[in-house]
Amino acid sequence: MSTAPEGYDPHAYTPFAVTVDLAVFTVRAGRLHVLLVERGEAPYKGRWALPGGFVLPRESAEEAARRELAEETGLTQRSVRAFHLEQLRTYSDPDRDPRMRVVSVAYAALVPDLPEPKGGGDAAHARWWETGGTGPLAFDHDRILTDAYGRVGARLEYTCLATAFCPPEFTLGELQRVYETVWGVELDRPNFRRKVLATPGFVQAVEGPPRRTGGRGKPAALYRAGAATALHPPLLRPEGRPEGRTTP
Amino acid sequence: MSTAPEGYDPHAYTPFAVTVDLAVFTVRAGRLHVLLVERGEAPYKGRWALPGGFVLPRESAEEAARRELAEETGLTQRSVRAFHLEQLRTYSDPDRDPRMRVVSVAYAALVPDLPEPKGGGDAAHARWWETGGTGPLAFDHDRILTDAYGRVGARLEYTCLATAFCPPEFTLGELQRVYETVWGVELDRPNFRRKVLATPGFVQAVEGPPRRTGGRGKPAALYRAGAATALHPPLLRPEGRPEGRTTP
DNA sequence: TTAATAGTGTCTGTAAGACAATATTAT
DNA sequence: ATAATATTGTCTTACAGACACTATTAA
Repeated sequence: MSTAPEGYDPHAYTPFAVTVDLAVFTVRAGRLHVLLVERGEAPYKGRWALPGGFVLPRESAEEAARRELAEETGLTQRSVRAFHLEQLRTYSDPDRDPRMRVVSVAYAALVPDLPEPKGGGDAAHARWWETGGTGPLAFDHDRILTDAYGRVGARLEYTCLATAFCPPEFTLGELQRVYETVWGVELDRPNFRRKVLATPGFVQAVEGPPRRTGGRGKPAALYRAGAATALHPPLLRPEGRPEGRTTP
Repeated sequence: MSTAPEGYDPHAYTPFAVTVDLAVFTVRAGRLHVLLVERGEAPYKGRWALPGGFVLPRESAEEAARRELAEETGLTQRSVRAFHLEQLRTYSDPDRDPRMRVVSVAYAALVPDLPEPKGGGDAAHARWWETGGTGPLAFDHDRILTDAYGRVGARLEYTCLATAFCPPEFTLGELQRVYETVWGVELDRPNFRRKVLATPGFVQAVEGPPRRTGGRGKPAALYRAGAATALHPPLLRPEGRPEGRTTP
């Protein structure tokens, strides 16, 4: 064959375009939402797609993803830095873009409830869509979105990532609603509370007696995300659907 | 900036080389081994590296990885098809290759104990190395190998992947040794047995009374990998938990 | 016999599931 | 008062960890 086994012959490679695609998730009004942009050009003109763009000559895919995240949400690079961004996998089917050979590194981002992306240039045609209500997306983005959704659900089981959907200070009820929304199940509140509080470093009680109401009920104590990143033992989602919906 | 938000301008992209790198693991003689190739050219001449190569114009990264796996192990594409191959993540640091911009999609492969890669061209400088005994590798391959090792260990907890290290028919003792080798711990045999057999679809008893000896001891019953792919509930590796005797 | 590996059974502690009961707010 | 949410506590079950004990082979 033409490939050298132990090295790369700089003269024997095929040039590819490399892009990043982002599945930006948020929980809003008890529903999982994803950020999509409307395509203004062929192919797939008028279809919705995951935000993304080319990796620039001197940046890594991670840096490109972070830059795109700031552009599409309309926020500054600085404020976007706190958001959880995680590489999903790379999509490289030769025909995934009809125009040229494009390899795309997909990322999932978990953000708290943000205002509708408004303002200037790039984010002009961006909006939040409820997952499940998205029509067929451009390119292979349905597949990417499905993979991303599955990954987020699985990550909630073994990590403390659910707090990434919450504002800096949150109640245990809000945290529980993250799980219920992403997994599409109902959880027992006392048991959820016990589990979260028994996991060292998952959440951290906010000092003083500040409390906040979620409507009309007893005000809830506030917590911050703790230092822990993994969940031992995991918080497994109830049996029945190991994968949740396969098509979001 | 210069990237279009909803599409890819075919004239505005930077060309990259795209490669695959493989972390091929096997369990041999109670030790975890990884397949490495010795570099014959600069840069990193004489250093060992993960096997890999360019993605060809009309193949996906997955196909390239499968092709490279066959080339490096010296086996046919056909026999390599049964091996577990899993995309890890993509490495895209702008300076990871001093010669040019190379984005590499890393894969982990789990294979049963294979003969030393011998024969012809590409695999001439390939051999199995015990993990931990590898010197500094070429490029960012130490990082990739570390990530791959971590991923494999984690996957054993939540999936039935351990059987991928075993021959088609195996004993529970062999399966247990896979866990002990990868995790670097000792497991209690009765408890391991109970867990594996209680998980539907993990292993499947081989019919008839065929048995095989692992040395001198009671011959063990043989099993095949079952149809299950996930492990519910997971088989968590022992924590670094404090000593605790239950009976004095 | 002893050594080594395979397999069975049992006790116990941990954590999750179910759910009753109480507390504090808005309407 | 009633509805709604927060919080505490209790009972039960599933399952993992520890470990004693038996079974079957080679040397």
